[in-house]
Formats: sequence, structure tokens, C-alpha cells
Amino acid sequence: MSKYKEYKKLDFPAFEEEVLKNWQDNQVFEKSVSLREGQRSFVFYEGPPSANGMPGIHHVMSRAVKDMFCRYNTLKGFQVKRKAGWDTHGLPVEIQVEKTLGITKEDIGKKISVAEYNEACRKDVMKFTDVWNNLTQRMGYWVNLNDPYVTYDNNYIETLWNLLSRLFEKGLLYKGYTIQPYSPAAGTGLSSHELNQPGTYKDVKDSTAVAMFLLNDASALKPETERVYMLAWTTTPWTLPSNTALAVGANITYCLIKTIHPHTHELVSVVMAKDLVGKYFKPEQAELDFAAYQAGDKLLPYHISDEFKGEELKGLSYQQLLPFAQVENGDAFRVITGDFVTTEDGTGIVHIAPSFGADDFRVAKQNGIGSLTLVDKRGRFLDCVQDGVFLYGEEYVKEAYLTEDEKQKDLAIQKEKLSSVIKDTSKLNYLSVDERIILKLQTEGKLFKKEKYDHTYPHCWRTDKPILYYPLESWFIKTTAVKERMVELNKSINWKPEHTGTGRFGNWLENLVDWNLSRSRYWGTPLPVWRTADGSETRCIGSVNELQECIEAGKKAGFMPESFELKDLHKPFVDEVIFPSSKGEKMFREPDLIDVWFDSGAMPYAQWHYPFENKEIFEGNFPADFIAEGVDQTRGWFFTLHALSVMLFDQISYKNVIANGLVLDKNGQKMSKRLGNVVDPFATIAKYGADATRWYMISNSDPWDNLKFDIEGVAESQRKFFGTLYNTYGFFAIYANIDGFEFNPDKTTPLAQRTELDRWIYSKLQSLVKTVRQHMDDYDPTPAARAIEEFVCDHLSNWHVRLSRRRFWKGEMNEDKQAAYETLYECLLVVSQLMSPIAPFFSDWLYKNLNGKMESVHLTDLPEVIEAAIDTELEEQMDYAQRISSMVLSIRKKENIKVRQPLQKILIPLIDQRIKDEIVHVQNLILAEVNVKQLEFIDAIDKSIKPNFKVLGKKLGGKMKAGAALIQAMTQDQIVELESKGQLELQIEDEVFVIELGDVEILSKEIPGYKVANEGRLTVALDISLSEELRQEGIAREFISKLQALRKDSNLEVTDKIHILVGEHEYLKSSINQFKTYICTELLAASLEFASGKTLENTIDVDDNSIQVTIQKA
RNA sequence: AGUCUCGUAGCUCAGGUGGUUAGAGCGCUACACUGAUAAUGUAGAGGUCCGCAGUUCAAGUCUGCGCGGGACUACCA
Repeated sequence: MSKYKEYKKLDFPAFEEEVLKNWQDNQVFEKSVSLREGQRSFVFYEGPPSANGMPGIHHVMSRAVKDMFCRYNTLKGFQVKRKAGWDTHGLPVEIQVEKTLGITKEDIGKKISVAEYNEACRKDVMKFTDVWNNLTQRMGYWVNLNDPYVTYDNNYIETLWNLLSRLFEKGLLYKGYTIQPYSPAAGTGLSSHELNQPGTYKDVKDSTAVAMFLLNDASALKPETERVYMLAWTTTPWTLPSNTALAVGANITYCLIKTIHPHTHELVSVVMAKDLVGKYFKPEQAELDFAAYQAGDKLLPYHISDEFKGEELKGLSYQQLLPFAQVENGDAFRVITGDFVTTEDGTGIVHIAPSFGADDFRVAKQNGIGSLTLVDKRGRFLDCVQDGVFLYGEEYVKEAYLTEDEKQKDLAIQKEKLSSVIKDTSKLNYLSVDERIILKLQTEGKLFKKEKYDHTYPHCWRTDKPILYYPLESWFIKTTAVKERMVELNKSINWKPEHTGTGRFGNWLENLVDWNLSRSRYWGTPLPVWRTADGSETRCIGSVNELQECIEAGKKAGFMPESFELKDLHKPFVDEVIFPSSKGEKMFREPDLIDVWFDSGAMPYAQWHYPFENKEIFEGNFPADFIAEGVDQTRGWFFTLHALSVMLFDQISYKNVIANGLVLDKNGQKMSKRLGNVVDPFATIAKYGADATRWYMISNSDPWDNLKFDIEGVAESQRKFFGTLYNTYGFFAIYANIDGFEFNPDKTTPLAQRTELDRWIYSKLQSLVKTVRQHMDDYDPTPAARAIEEFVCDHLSNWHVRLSRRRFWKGEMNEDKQAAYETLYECLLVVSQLMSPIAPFFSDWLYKNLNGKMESVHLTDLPEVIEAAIDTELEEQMDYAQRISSMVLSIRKKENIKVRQPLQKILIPLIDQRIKDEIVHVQNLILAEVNVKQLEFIDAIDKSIKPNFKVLGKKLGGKMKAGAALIQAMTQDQIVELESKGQLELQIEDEVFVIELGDVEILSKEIPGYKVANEGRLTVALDISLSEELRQEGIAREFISKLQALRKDSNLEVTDKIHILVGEHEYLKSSINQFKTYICTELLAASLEFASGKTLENTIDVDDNSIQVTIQKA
């Protein structure tokens, strides 16, 4: 019975299934948590996925990241509980259900009741839970699926209500306005989702106007004229009556222009952005003489009298342009600055109507500017917007809202009313509100210019009519009230990558607006706010009990039927709750639902049904040590978590966060069903296994960079990293079993007694532990994975094992062999631990094959770094060994001398004694590796010199170029002088510098008569002359090699002894005689005889000579 | 349009504080190795380090302006 299991070949997906089964049968995940009971906890929050869509390959990515740090910290001794969660509310669920049922939103309440509809949503949303759970398990993502939080649970909702009521009590929940896309024709607000439907943006031709706003006191601008106007352009003249401010760009340059008023012909000054002057004035106009101007002349003379930044215009007040109503909710008619102002269109001065533009609204609010909303929800002017001539009140502001008939009727009215300003109204066509406002401005001397303008404008996808931006009532959370605090606390969060925290997230916080919570939908958490019809009394319910009391009061007051029982906190049931206010009036629920982002942002509290239950659990699990999601969650989950914890607890809710990038296809295209480039995670895992997939994803690029997912890369990870590691283990197992080696941790060979090669790899191993710990502690997994890979492939497999092979297969068990096994075993075991967070399956497979003492690698303690074992000097020495070997092999290659042919001597010319000491330590390794007999050091003869730019640059500065040339041109004598004296005077141009040894690098590039190779400061020469003895040994080696192949072809065990019969051949004769013992040892041959005359079974080829040979098992 | 980010070999990626032969792996070609063999070594081909300007003795690296890809936000007078 073998101690270490041997494998013929490894089927990755298949053994992963076995490992998985073992985890499940033995509850390894549960143990990994319970084992750490009483230890410090590492808190992780699971961002809930929505179970109504299929998981994609990007979920493997984000979950690999999550899993990795949870596992890693478990290894470090923390207890890491991971509660799974499901995001269950929201529009995508509704749309999915509507598709399935073949209904539209209008059918809700008609063809299907709200109760039935929501029931359908509840069922539909968990549709793919099985698929998700499968993926979770199969990819090795350890998360507790038995007790997940589900956002539609009554308990979950109750916590949300509690949080909302706390916000309400703090005065942070209020009802207010926001500017939203609104379709007057359909009578509804449109979500951004709806606005992004194809075809909503259409080209339209609008009448635009540049209006003239008269400044009240322009003396600060030192104008040369009495009147000074601000010029502002608009594509929606119908918003001008609602103008309350003008916005300029703080850093935009404006100018004051003296010119003639185009309609009143008086001398005036106007203000506009300097860059746009050319749009309104031609160069030749600047030449015109003001004195020569005659009323009616087409070309107006102008003159730029001054320039200033927008900042200087800030605060100026102006006369209301069209005074139909007064502003009551704030300041008005002032110049303010706005970051959105550009000089691409118009005049660089933006007319602000806060009710009809999101930017306008925001900038007005920031500056304390009030609003005018002179349009009603049907899209018509209020009654007050009339002057008896141009405007008549209660008329549609957009022509598109009228039918042809209505237009004709209006035309008749227009003909009559406009007769006072238009002489002949008989030919008049229907004039839109925009056109009549322009006409009015012109008549009143407030119009600078009018023109038609083509642009795109959003239309309602249902009615095809243009939308308006309109202020709608919504419930808000006053996040702006805690903005500073959020910015402050954000600085204590460790963001990976940092720029997402400081840049994207930081900027987002800086420009924060209040959080619009309202959603006019059906399937979601109902807003727990009840109000009286007149809005005079508002109540925010904070618990189910409280609501129950209200229900009782409602029943008592006769507002609700006695039979009413509240089982579900969703619509429509909560809407049926009506209860009395303090004055006995009916209170109704505000019909809105809340934003689903509130659901997920509240998960730290709601997952534990805090504060109704689990108070201690919550407190012990807040804030999170670590969360990770896609970067697209920056303004989603990352924000809502942060906002809620800051508002409710004045704390951060996560200390470390990884915002991972997208997973694109191999060409860098976003994966989409339409393009057919979606990668199926199940198929990938079925083919290559979860570990290779995970390893590829983590090692290929930093998690926060986008990953170009190439399935070939997964295959490569499997082949290269896992294949090499598997081979290394396989190699260990074969020989360990032959020698009956068994690792005993209590009785290992002291490090000091091991060979340099062993001490070297052990040192490398400790350095690796250190590196991996550092990177993982810093939430930087990619360098950790790459370091492990480099250790396994380059150092362990390709150097330590390769150079140690003979130690394993040669002779009986001895101390050196014992140490070799121990060293390799220790490396493999530690590697299994280090890699286990990333590759949980293979690592456990490896660990168990090595008979680790725990049940699973995931239950072990991560090894501490043994600093004392790190020998940087030795690592440096080995580096020399590797470089020198590589150089020798490269010379062999160039000279076409195969490695099997022994050579006599390596020569290394030396400048620096220290390097010699380093190399001497490892010279035997080098000689064995490159098959050379001896290594000698010689004094460099032909020296060359090179400036050390970094050092010399500081010394020479501007004379560097000339100096470098002079140094490189130094003679041998000069170099020798510099070496012996340690310094040398050198005249560079007109100055003399003292060059010291540290300023230059002296090296030897050539050795007369030898073949050399150079790399950096090292030069290696190889003596390629062949003595007869060397030649004979080469032949012996060639013979051994061919016979080894034959042994193998004959299916002999590596331990089998053999008898060899060789046909007589001149080429071999003397070599075999000379090296008989050596040959026999190498081939495990009991005998080696010449057999002349007999017919032998096999023919081998030794240096182009056909040799007859037979081998027999002894 | 704004904010952030990326742009180095055919592909995927490394390249602290600026320093002179710009690296690795994969792929390709050739050779070697063969008691780990679905591995391994060596060599070769392959680079305007996205472009332009600037700072500097010296720029892949720092600054500015562009170009191109991506993400997010906004949809604008």
C-alpha cells in the first residue's frame, strides 16, 4: 500500500467533483466556520444577486474574489461567517413577469389584480435559485446558502421600515420635487429605463431665441452705455416665463460688447462668452463707425470694451424677462455659476428655469434660487400666463400636443389678438407658443436674435409626443445633509483600486444630490408613510407592531373592515390600511415603493432583522471587514451601504472593498446574448474545472481591470500551473513510495544540515509565504497568485526538482535523500495552503495526498513566515547559478555541443571578489547542471567600462552626454589606473571631474581564445576543446541515455535490475570498458557483456552508429 | 458632454522614487533534453512603449494637448 497516492493521469473536473462530495459529506465548510468559534471574526457581506436571471461567467469572477479573501482569513484564524442573500425586488422582475404573462403595465389592476401580479413576481424571482446554487457549489464558493436573507421577506421589510422611520425622525426623509422626464400626453413620469428605449430621441426643428436680460446695476462692469444686457440662448422659449436665474461658467471668459440694439437701435452693451462673439458678429462689423449707424442698417457696429471671467459676473441681478408671476420659494433673477455651462452653443450664458431642467433645478437649489412652474401637468401654461396679445393662458406649450382642428381654432384667435402688432394677419399661419414668445420679446425689445435649430429631443415611447422635464413629487432621503460626513468617512475606507474610491466614488459624493427613493411600481418594498389627504399630518411606521396598532385604531374608527388581517407587507395589502390621524382624519399610505437599492444597502441590518432580533449578532458583524462587487456598483450598492451607515450610525459599513472590473470576451467586447459571445460558466468549469478558471481569472490581471476572458487562457493555467504542480507531486509520490519515505513533522532534518539547494528552496518558500501574505493582506491577489506560480514552476519544479532528481532515484535511503524528500514535501504542503484560497479544490486534493494532519487544507492554519530561514545571500547565489548555467547552455547551443557531452572547464573573468565568493558556493550545482568538470576564475584581461548613468548623472548634470562618451572611450591603461587608485580625473569640456569607481561599471566582455557569453555584469567563457577522455565519457553517456529509453520502452519498473548484452562495435568498445561501472550504476545493470556473433533483439543509435543490444530483467 | 480608467511583442500581461541592450508567459521557427514526458531547456524572429508638444544631461516612466477602447453619470441652454 502506497503511502502517497499515485495517479496515471488527472481529470481535473472529475477530481473536483470528488473533493466537492467530500466537502459536502463531511460538512467541511461548516467546520471551517465552527472551528474558529470564539476567535476574532472577519466580517464579510454578500452583495445579493438577483435570482431571476441566469448567472454568467462574470459571477464566477466576482465570487472567486469574495471567496478567496474569506478563505484566506479563515486560514489566518478568523471566524468568517458568510450569509448568502437574494435581491428580489425591482423593475427587471416586473418586466420578466409581464413578458411571461403576456401583459403590460396597463393591464395591472384590470386583467390581473395587484395581488396576483405580485404573487407572480414573488414566484418568478426565485426561478433560477437552483441554477445559482449549483454554480455556487460547483465553483467552490463557500457561502451559507441554508439561511439566506431574502429582500421580500416580511422581516427584511420590517427592518427597512424601521430604518426609514429613524431617518424620518432625524428629518432626513421628506417629500419634494425633482425634475423628471414626464409625458403630459400619457400623464406619467418616465424612468430613465423607459427613456432609453430605442427611437425615443427624435430630430426636431425648434424655434430658438437669444433673449436679452437687462442688468439692474452693471456699474461693476464699467460699461460705456446706460443699459447692459446679458444674452442667453434657449431652444425652449416656452420656459422663459419660468426663468429665475442665468448661469455662467466660472472659468469661461466673457466680454462686454458695445453695440446697437437690433430692434430699438439705441446704444447698448451686451455680455456673452468671448469664444462665441464670432457667432453673432462678423469681423467687418468691428470696423464700423458707431456715429455713422443709421436705424435700420443691417450690420451693427460693435466694440469689445472689456473682458472678465464668469466668476466676476456672479451675483449680478437682472430684471425679470416676462413677469407673469413672482418667485416665492427663494431668491431670483441673479447670475449664478454652473459647472455645466459650455461655449459650444448659444452665448455661454444659460437661461435657468429650475422647473424644467435637471441641471437648472440642481444649480438653482445650490444657489438658493427659487422656481416658477408656469406649466401644468397636462403641458399647458397656467392661466396667469397671458397678456391678451401674444399669450392667452391655459394653452399647450408644445405644438405637438395639439390636433389640427385645435390649431385651426387657435389660429382664429391669434389672428384677432395679434392684429395690434401684425398689420396683415390674413396670411398668418398658426404660431406656436415658442414663436409667439419670440414675437413678444422682439416687440418688447428683449430679443437679440432668433433662429431655427435642429437637435434631438426625447419623446414618450408610448404616445410619440415630446416629453417635458417637469417637477414631480417624490420622497427623498436628504443625503446632502450628511455629504461632508460621507466624504470624510469615505477616506477611511480601503478602496481597491484606490482611484475608484477617490475618483469615481469620491466625485460622486462631492456632487451628491438627495436620494430619490420613490418608485411608482408594484413589486417592491412599500414606503411606510401614511398621510392625511391634505398632507398636514405625516406618519412613518417603524415596525409591524406599530402598524398593527394603527390597524386596530383604523378598525375602531370604522375606516377598515374588522376582518382585515395583514399578512404580507407588500402592495396591495398595506394600501388597505387606513387609520386616524391625531385629529381623527383618515391617513392613507403614500402609494410609492422605495428604490431597490435601499433594500440592498440595508442588508447589514435587515439580514439579521435588526433591531427586532439578533442585536448582538448585528453588532458583532458591523461594519464589514470586506466586500467586493463589480465597479458598476459604485453608485449602487457601495453607495447605499455607505449612505445608510453614515446616516444611521455615523460609521462606515465596510473597511475594505474591491471593485472588480467587467468580464469581456477575448476581443474586449462586452458579452451579450445579441453578439453570441457569452461564456457559459458551467461549460467552462465542466471542461477545465473551477480551479483553473479561478486561477486564470485571478492571475491574469488585477481584479479591478477588465478581464478579456479567453478560454485558451484557462487551458494554459491548467497546463502550466496545475500540470506542473501535479507532475511535481507525482514525482515526489513515485520515489517517496519506493523509498518508503514518510513525512514526520516532529523529526525533520535541521535546516543547517540540508544542502544549499534545499536551504535555497526553503528560503524561497519562506519568501513566498511572506509575499503572499503581504499581497493578500493588502487585498491584492494577482501578484500573490503570480508569485505562487513562479515559485512552483520556475523555482520548485524547474530548478530544485530538476537538479535534485538524481538525489531521489540514486541509491538507498540516506540522510541527503531524507532531507530532499522533506524539503520537497514541505514546499508542496505550504504551497497547498497558500494556493487554497484561490484554487480550493486542487489544494485540498494535494493536501490530502500529502496526508496533511487536518481533514482539509481549508481547516489548517496559514504558516507564519520563518524569517530565520530566509537567506537572501543564498538566493542571490542561486541566482548566479541559474544565470551562469543558462549562459553556458547558450554557448553549448551556439557551438552545437550537446549537454551530454562533458566539457572540461568554465572560466569566469572577475572584477569583483564578492561575486566570486557567491559563485563558489554554488559551483557544484552549475557544473552538474551544464555537465562541465571544473570552474575557474581568472583576472579580467580585456576590460570595458561603462558609465553608471544613475550615479554619474547627478554628478555631471548637463555634461552627462559628453562625459559618457569620454568614459566609454577610456583606454585599458586608464581603466587600470581608475581601478588601482579608485579614482581618475577626467576633463569634460571645460571642467575637470573626479571619476570614482562607483560612477562606472567595469566588466570583461572578451576572453581571448574562448567562447563567451555576457549578461549584465557577468561574463562566462567555456572551454570547448575535447580531450579523448571527455569524448569517451560522452559516448558512455549517450549509450546510457539510449538504454534508458529502451528500459522504459520495455516497460521495466524504475527499480528493476537488468542484464545487458551489447553487440561488438568499435565506436563503443573503449568507452564501455572505461566507464563500465558508471554505466552499470546508472542503468541498474547487474551485468554488462559484449556478445559477439549473437543476434540481439534491439538496435539503438549511438552518434549515428547502429548498435545491437538486448536487455533482460535480472 | 463630464468624471474615472486603460493603451508596452501576434495574444495576455510585468515594468517602486525618471538612468542607456524595455521583460515574462503563450503562440511561431529551429535545435536539444528524455528515469517528471499531455512536461522541460536553449536560441531565433517579433517593439515608432497610441500620437504630438513640453520639462530634463536623460522620458515607457513626469506635465499638457490630442487619438482610440472601456465604465459610469448626464442628456443639456
